[in-house]
Amino acid sequence: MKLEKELGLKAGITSVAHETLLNIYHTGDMLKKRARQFFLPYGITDVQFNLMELLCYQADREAGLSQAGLSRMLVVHPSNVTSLVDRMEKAELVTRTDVPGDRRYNAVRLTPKGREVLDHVEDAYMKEVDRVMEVLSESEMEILIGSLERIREGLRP
Amino acid sequence: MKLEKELGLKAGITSVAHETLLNIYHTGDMLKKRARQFFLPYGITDVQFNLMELLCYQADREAGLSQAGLSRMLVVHPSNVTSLVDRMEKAELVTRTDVPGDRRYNAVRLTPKGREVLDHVEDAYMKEVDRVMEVLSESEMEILIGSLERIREGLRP
DNA sequence: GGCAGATAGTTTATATATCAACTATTTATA
DNA sequence: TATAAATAGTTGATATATAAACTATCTGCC
Repeated sequence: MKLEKELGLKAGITSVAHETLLNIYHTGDMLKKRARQFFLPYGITDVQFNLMELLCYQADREAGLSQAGLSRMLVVHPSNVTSLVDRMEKAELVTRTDVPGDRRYNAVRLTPKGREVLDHVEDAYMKEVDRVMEVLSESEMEILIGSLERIREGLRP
Repeated sequence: MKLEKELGLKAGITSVAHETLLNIYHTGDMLKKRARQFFLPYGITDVQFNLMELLCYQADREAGLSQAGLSRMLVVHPSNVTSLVDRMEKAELVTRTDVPGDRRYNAVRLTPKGREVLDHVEDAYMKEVDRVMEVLSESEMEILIGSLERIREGLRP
């Protein structure tokens, strides 16, 4: 459905460029809302899931990841990671540990409980992703990805 | 550039469906961050700009829009509109007025200052949108929009 | 006419996000 | 080696977002 109709706008969006931008933004927003709902019964948020995925697949299990590293991979401000890890530490999903040899760092690591939650939710999440995306063929997805990559290329500072 | 490389991930994203989803979400996020930066010097946020656009083009100038209407068109929770309009009222960008005949409603309207800010920023914004999107041809944009519409169709409750 | 349910808006609690300003530590370099 | 610059993390102010619980008002219907 056209975005205008979906949002109940009486006047149209005037340029295709603007319509494209609003479509990307709004679809991302809808996907985020759906993800939020999806993770709710598991007691975590979509953002917390993303952080746990990084700890699971982007870190040596021993070493964990620094908050600075998480900040770069999540593309959020470092101070956001501080409060996010605070909440997740309180929920016993992750721990902060001193790193020997560099006293500036924290190593953030999954707790056994964090790993358990991740194991429990991950398969269902991937199935849900497949269900949401099955409206597109593989080649349509690749074209979509290509267009979005080019847009981001043009956004780089 | 591939998302994995852009985010500095060492391990790949395993499915095309997930890669597509993450591309949409991340690109929307980048566009939002860019919009935020763009509006900063004008003393408004991207969200406040969107609300003012609705007041300008989706309302009779006299009647304004209800907060419930804004909530639906911005696709945000009504309580979010309460605090948003609070801040914008404080910044003298909009006013709340009683609607004769239905005491439940507020009519939210642009102030002269709000209209002035909008006039001042709108052309520059539309030019910026064109610049960001000029990496795609018109037909590529239409294909992109079509794919995103189909994804949202599948997301509907 | 009166009441059930829909609609509009607010309040409070919580999560996510930015930025500026700060401390602490490590690295680079003059 | 002393110090400047870079890096890591935190704190506090502010904006955006949701949800639940609440008040107020209006509409539909018996």
